Amino acid sequence: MSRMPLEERREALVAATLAVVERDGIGGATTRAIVTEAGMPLGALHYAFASVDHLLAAAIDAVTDQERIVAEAPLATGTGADLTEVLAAGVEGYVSLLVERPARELAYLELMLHASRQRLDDGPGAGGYERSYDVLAGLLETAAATAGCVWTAPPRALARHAVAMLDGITTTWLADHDTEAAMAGARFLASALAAHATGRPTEED
Amino acid sequence: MSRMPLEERREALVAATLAVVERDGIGGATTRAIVTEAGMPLGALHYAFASVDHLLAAAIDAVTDQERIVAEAPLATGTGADLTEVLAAGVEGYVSLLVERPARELAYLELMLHASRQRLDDGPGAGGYERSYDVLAGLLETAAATAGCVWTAPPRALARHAVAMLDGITTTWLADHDTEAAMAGARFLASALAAHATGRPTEED
DNA sequence: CCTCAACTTGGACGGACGACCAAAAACCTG
DNA sequence: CAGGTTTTTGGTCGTCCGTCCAAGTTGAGG
Repeated sequence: MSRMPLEERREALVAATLAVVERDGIGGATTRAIVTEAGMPLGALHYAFASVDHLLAAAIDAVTDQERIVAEAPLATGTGADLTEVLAAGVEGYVSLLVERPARELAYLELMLHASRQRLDDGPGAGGYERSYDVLAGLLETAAATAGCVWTAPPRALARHAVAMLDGITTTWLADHDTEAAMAGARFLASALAAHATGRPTEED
Repeated sequence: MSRMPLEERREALVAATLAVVERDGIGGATTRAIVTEAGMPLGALHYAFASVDHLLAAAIDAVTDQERIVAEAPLATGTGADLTEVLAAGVEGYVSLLVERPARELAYLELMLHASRQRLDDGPGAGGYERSYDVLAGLLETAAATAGCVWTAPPRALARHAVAMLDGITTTWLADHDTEAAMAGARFLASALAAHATGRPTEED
């Protein structure tokens, strides 16, 4: 293998690990499978990481650091945009992503649970979903602005609830592949969130 | 080992499997760990099941068949029971269960994801959460009756959303161990559900 | 008591695993 | 080019895995 900075090699191994977990599940994430995926010789893994567990941990960090919930470009700011519809469109966008590439979401959940098990008896553990909460809180603010509404509850708290429901929509869809029901769940979440915002401010004038 | 009917032996192995997964995760569910947990010799497993995968599948079926969401005894039917509070109490009861025995919920999720991965490319697969939906739908009916309300959406659909949110509350709590936030999620779910019922019928007279 | 089928048991086999390491190669400094 | 350090490589070790199987044990029917 060509010479390569250590950090870059680590990132390549992390990327290969994510690909392997997406394809074969966390049980298939073995040293040999990972280095094969990365096109590296066997010894490369233990030169960059102390053990596979360390690599797994780095892969989990990479997932949590990255912005899981990719925002669909906010809907065109139609003049009379309804908050519930704006939110529903966003969540339904996530469901479309899930249906299109379920193995990716499945891999994320497997990694999350793997990390959760190690933390079972320890302290709370380094913030797991924190980044998702931040991203989603930002989206909520944007959505409210688009619809001309104001949140009556802390967006950050609402974001946590939204992340939870998104996770649940994912696990249930993975179990039964019922896309229509998942979309209904998206609308349920949207209206539940909208209940914590003022209606159109114009109604209050 | 004492003589034992085949079916009873299968059930004992399934129970041992669930115990092992709860303690060591799905990765620790090996033939030897399972038979040791069950107090059986090594060969017993392959006499009762064709392979460990078949045993795993049986364990998953056992989980889905059993009523995951144990209903807290419905709140005393106070005269002026508020639907949101009745629901919140129930969901908070589940959160208490989760906090008290997180490894159990973690094991269930691991098994569910394991089954989901095998079904990724197949058809929808045998109903996974169906039983949970049924149980929860029944609880919703009971809660509405207690509070003297009527659902304005199909309880079965609401049950699915509730199961999803419960799953999400579980995964997020497992990630950050934030019990207070999980309780807030419980109340969020309760009020979101209550929004799909008529207020107290007395108000509509 | 004998027979036979059902059941039980633990050893054995081939394979895959994580980890380690000695040698080879590449690179940098003088 | 020579010497020394870092990086790369693939072979090897001990362990554990799932599965198989050939014996051993049990208990009911004749």
